[in-house]
Order: sequence, then structure tokens, then C-alpha cells
Amino acid sequence: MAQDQQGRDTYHHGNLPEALVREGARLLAEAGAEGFSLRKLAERTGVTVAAPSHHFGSAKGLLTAIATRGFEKLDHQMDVAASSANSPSDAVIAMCIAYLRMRTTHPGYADVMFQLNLLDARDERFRASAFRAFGKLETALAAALPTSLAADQIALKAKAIWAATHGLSVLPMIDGPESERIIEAVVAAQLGGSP
Amino acid sequence: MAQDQQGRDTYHHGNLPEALVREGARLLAEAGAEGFSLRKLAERTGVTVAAPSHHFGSAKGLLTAIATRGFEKLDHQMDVAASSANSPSDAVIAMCIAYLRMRTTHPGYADVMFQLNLLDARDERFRASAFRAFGKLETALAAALPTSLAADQIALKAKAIWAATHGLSVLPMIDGPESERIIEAVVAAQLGGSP
DNA sequence: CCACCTATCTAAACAGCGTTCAGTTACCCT
DNA sequence: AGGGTAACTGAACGCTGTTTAGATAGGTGG
Repeated sequence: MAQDQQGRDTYHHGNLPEALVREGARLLAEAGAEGFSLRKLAERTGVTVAAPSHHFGSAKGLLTAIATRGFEKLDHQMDVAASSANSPSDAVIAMCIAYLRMRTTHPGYADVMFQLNLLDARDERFRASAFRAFGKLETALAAALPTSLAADQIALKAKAIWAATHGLSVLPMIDGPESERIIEAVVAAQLGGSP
Repeated sequence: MAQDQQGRDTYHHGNLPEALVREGARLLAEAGAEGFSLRKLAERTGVTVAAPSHHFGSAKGLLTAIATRGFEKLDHQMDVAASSANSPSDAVIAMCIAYLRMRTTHPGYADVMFQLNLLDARDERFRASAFRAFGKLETALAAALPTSLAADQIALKAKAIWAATHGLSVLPMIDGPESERIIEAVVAAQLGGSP
């Protein structure tokens, strides 16, 4: 349908929530989280300012929905990355690199995914999609570790890698290529280190 | 002086920039970054809304100043933590734990330190104070590593540890005590891992 | 086929926000 | 003692997200 993206012939939009998420991510990509506003988005989408709040409650709710979608996209990118890896440990690294590259592959979504203060991190659907992506890394990590290792030890290592990856995505002092080299070293250290 | 904290007898405040930073951190600690506003802060401090902008340019400038102060406090906490460590590697871990504990030791400052989008990360003084703290960790790490190791290898490991620490501070899925256990494992892995 | 009924969206108003600017006040230096 | 400068005031501006009552469309049961 043409009215999915913007504009409409009818009074009802057709699929406003979807259009708001998509166009919202586009606005975020263009203007950054700074330049984002509900009013700009409403105008772009061809509805009134009040329309979004009916579906998402608040601006935070909408941004949370965008971030949720972002984690679904990350989840998919992680699948793609892992499928072309040669070994279990390479799969783990490839997944982390997919995380790091979200900024360039999905700019609008990444803007809000990595700024937890902009959204409601306790939202049920958001947490579910974020945990699904994390769980995927954890599973891949388990496959790269000796089967004798206890589950909670694996979980600890997964969190260490996830935290490092997130830190590298967020901190401005480290550029892209260097981040990827660092995460390779971190993963290698976690795989080879003592129990 | 009594007018340092709030109120004043004279037309001029006396030391408004300092008062704004201190009271700003207090407001952040009470209301969070959400509830923070320049107007509330101005009222608390006993000046007009326009007064802060004369010293800090913008709200972002003020928050940047608060974050800068925060990194100075972190720097000090890292000194304290390292001084009571028994070994070079313990010193590194203690410094990271000091980082993780900023949320509880200096709530207001931490609020803005870890939300880089609220401030101007390119600010000269801010970068200097952040890099000073990071450099301190890097130096401590070098002392815990074999002297044969190349400087850029040390830098890489320092960034890995710093990123992991930051990630643990920011991500909501990991609680305090667990974060500390994880960072111990990360440091140990970086110290013991391959060159 | 029509009448309802409910979800959807509009239009307008509101309070709060950061920023700007001309003007007033106090301090410092000569 | 006087003049210049830095500090702060007071008021206005434009923009923000949220709220409310009302208009409209679409699906559903008679």
C-alpha cells in the first residue's frame, strides 16, 4: 500500500504504527536523536502531533518501539554473520562485529538502541528482543567452549563479551576498525582464559 | 562563603559556576537526568534562567562541566582504590571497581558521565579529564604486564578493559556485585591472555 | 442493506523547556 | 573618584510533548 510510507487518501492512515517506526528511524538517521521530534515525525508521516501518542502512549514509547525493532534487526544481522563463519569462535566474533556495525548498517535504529535513557528499558517487548539477541550470542559462545564448563560460567563470559562490545559501540575514543580488533582479542581471551 | 551553595546577599553571586555545578549534580542525583532542567536549577541556586548560559553557553555546556567534574572525582577514587591494592593486577581491578561504583558514590555526576549524548563529548576540558582517568588505568595496567610487551598492545588491552567496564556500568541487565565479578575475570583474561 | 459502535485521527490549547537580548547592577582598575 | 567591564535580570520567543473534546471511518450484528 502506498499509504504505508507516507500520505494517505483516507481519514484512517492504514498502518500508522508501522509507518511511525519506519519514518521515525529515518528521521533519527538524518537528524540524529538531537534533531528528532514527535512533531517533525508527525508532519513527515502526514498526521497530527497527537496521533502517535494514541498508539505508543508517549514519545518514549515510540522510541522504545524503534529500539525494539532495532534489536530484531541486530538479531537478524547476527544470524547472517554467524552463518558465514568457519568456526564456533569465529561465529562469536562475527556476531559482535555485527553489533559494532549497527551504527552504519542501521543508523536510525542504532541511535536509539544505544541510548537507553531515551527509552523505557523496562518495556516488556523491548527487553524480550534485546534478550533474544543476547541469548543468541550466549548460545554461540557455549558452542565455542568446552562442554564441561558450567552454565553460569558461560553466562558470565557472555556478559563480559556483550558488555565489552557495547562499550566499544558507545565510547567515542575508539574508531571502528580498532574496535573490531579489540573485540577479537576480548573473545579470544574469554575463550582461552582460565575457567 | 555562604553564597557558594545557594542564595546571596549581593547582586553578583560570588561563585556562580561552581554553585551551578555542585547544585546541578545534586539536582541530577535527586531527579535524574529526566527531571533535570535549567530552570529548576536556576531557581534552586537563586538566579535567573539566563544566568547559567552566560558561564556555560548552553545547558549542554553545563552538563559537560558536571561530567568533567565527575571524571575528576573518578580519577581521585581510582587513586584511592589503587593505593590500597596488594598487587599491580589488583590495582587495575580496584580501579575498574571504582568506576563501577561511581553510580552509588557520586550519583549526580555518574548520571551525566555515562550518558554521552547529554553532553558535548568534544569539549576540550571534558576530554582531558576523561583521558586522564583512562590514562591512569593504562599506566596501572602496564605495571601489571610484562615489560617486554609493546606499548600499542598495552593500549589495546587498556581499551578492552575500559570498554568492558563502561558496558557493565551502563547495561541494565547486570547488577552491581555480578559486574564486579565479571570485571575481575576480564582483567584476569587480559593479563593472562596471549600477547 | 443499514445502523450502530469502537478505534482512529483531528484541532486546539497547555505547561514547560532552552535560548536570546536589551537593560541594570556591582565590582575592579586606573 | 570615575569609567569600563563582567555579572546578572526580566521578558519574550519558538519549540517541545501531552491532554482534551470532537469528528470520522470501518467493521459488525440486526
